[in-house]
Amino acid sequence: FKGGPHAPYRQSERKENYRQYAEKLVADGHAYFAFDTPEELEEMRTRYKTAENPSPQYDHRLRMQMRNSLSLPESEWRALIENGTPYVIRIRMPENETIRFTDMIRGEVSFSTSMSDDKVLLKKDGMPTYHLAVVVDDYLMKITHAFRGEEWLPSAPVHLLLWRYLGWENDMPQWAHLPLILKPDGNGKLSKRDGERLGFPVFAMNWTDPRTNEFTQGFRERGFLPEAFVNMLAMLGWNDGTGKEVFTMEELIAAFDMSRVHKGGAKFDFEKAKWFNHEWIKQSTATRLLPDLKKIWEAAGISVNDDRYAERVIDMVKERCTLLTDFVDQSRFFFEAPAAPDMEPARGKWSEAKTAFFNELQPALRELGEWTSASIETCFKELAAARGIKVGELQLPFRLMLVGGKFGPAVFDIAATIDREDCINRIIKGLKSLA
RNA sequence: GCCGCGUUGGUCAAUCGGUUAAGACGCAUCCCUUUCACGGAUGAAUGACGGGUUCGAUUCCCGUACGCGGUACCA
Repeated sequence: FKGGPHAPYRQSERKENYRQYAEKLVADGHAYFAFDTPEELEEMRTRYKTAENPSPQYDHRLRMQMRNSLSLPESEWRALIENGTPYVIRIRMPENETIRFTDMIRGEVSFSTSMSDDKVLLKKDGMPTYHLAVVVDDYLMKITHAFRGEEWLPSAPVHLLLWRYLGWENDMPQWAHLPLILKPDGNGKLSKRDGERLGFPVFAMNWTDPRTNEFTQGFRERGFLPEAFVNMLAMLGWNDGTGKEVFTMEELIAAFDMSRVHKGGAKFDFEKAKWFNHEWIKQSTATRLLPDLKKIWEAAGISVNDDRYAERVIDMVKERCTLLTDFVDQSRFFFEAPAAPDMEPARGKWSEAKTAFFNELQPALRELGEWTSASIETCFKELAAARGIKVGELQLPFRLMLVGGKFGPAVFDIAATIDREDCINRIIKGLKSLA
């Protein structure tokens, strides 16, 4: 991050900001210093743990039994600070107040402060927790709308109180707690692990965890178009009510309406995600696709030196590609002859007459006037008729020679696209492999 | 346990009190195509449960069940 109207943005560079506000809260009686060690906290949690209350909190019920600037005499806790005893700053949650606020998605939401614990605001190392940081940052950066995941809803009252205690209530952003994306199977919110387990990406782009060096493949590298990814995400938890599903970013911006955002989480469906990508590939122009595909082809060892030719190829095969990476297998034969054409599927019904046909086809093609799909087809069919062989029985072998497999666009289109000499050479090669 | 938020086919979902309960993904069958796809047609499959309110509830209210989230010096 560089520059910007409210820089710096990196939390570590804003460290001193936070302490100042945390201390102001202490001075105003809304927060306090707490000296409890991790061991002491652990001890408290095990001591007060019961069947009815499996997770006791550091709250108004317990804070006076802990070591903090509320429970200790002033001289004592001041001495502790002088000594350099590590401490945190915790918010002092009111005992029994109801916090109400309006969420753009959920409407009126209310919580009782008696349920919330005295959250740590400033950590021992002087860094803020998320609770302090969001409020201070959002205020300083003049944030108008706070959009975040539903998992933050329970801590919203802490944030509301902070806005109030810091005297910024009039500048508070509007809140929106978005529904979560859930695992396709089982329970819980979608995590990176689920992607690894089920074989799909969860991040937009490749990501290597700097701590563990663990690599995770992104949607982009998996072969997703950014347009499709955004489109897919937008439809997970929102729709415009008309049944339309494929949206451009511009259409999304025009159609989006908070009132139609769902409250419940949605399970992620990789099949549907791929469908979106397929739709986008089909509706994208070859020019749009070309730069991305050149990289993919290059990585697969396919050299592309004619952009116009590559664009023709893209238009011919794009409807059968779900992921950008599918273009490798679907178009390789346009750039290089199949290494060793597998003629097996044609071998069963092969005959001398067919060999003769393909031998005769070569000079016929060579003498053909214009090299187009229609002219090749006419030539091919006339020759087949003259030889008394059904065209259908010759098309599969022809495809196998040109493509190397039972897939791809119409055979005569392929023949017309690749070079005339190349086409004839592939016939020769195919015949050899049948011999 | 407690607090909060949810609950329409396998999945994503429309409906804002009256419908044969849309549509999409996936699945199945068929057509097109003597390849693979695209495309077209058809089909199977849905309102968690129990009470209210109402002439009438998928829709409004209350319970129950279930799911999710939170309950950290993580975000």
